Amino acid sequence: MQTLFRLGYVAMSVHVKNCSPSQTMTYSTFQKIPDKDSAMIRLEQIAKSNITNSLRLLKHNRAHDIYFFRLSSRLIPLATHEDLRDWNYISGVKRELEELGSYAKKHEMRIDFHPDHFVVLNTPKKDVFKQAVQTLIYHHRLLRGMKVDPVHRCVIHLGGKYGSKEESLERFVDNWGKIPNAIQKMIMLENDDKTFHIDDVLYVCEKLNIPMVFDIHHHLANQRTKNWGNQWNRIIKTWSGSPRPVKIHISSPKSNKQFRHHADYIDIGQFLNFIQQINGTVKQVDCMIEAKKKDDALFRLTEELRTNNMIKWNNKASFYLESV
DNA sequence: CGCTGTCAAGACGAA
DNA sequence: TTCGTCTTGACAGCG
Repeated sequence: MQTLFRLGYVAMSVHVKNCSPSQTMTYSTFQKIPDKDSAMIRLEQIAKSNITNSLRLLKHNRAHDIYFFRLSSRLIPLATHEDLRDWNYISGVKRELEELGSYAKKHEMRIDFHPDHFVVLNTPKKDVFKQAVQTLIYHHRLLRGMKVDPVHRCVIHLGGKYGSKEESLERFVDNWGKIPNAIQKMIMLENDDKTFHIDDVLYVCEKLNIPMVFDIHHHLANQRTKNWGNQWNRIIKTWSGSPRPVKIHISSPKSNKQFRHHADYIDIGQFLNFIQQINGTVKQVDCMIEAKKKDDALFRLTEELRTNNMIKWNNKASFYLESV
């Protein structure tokens, strides 16, 4: 079996200027605006700009054969703020969302989300859990607004340790039962760099039938000495019931001292070593490049890969790896 | 215009 | 129990 490797990147471009998809308004600024109607209009303007800028980014991606992209989770500022609970934050940006979604569908692009680490489903605090669910519902509404199938489009982590890792793992399982089925179907789980390593995430993913996103950098930060090769077959099995291809996260450590931080670019040696190990195990692997230099890191990686004669290009940003 | 401080969020360890 | 730190990109305000 030949494996198609497809490259993608995160949320924003360093090449396309004046194209932020994450412009925002803080709550303290919002409160300082005396006229609430004009404050709401301003919020909607920012949201429209963020969404149309995301569409511009998809067009930029298409020009470079990039069909895999993580949208910013900050498209609509203050959407999940509890003092704005009554605000129908979707209705004002319906047209923009539909346009974004239809462009992605038309060009068969994989788009997804990865909310900040504040979405913690295994928290023992009721209000934190409630807020996490609200944020997930927000992502679900965005996807429905785009008229994109929400299944397996939102990556989150297992959450905090709270003293006992075992209990916190089980609390995730318990809390999972408390969230709506439609939200469950949207979620994928990723190993983190401090607490929950591959085995923990696999345990939960297999138990609850959730696809697992493997993050090689997190694995090295968390379990530097342990080989992940044995678990890879289990990881790809978690995707067997998914309409989407296997997805992984790739980033390189900034330095030994700041190991957990993302470097500007991707280390080509590490990348090649990684894809060689998984080549031939599955039909397609989508590789999310998580580097400070965003799309420029993707471009540099493809430039470096071009000098390698084992790479057979499918297009400018996807390829096969010839086995030796 | 560019720099510094602040904003959001939740976890977590120190005091 | 409270506070500072971590993390991130962007805003706000200062000189």
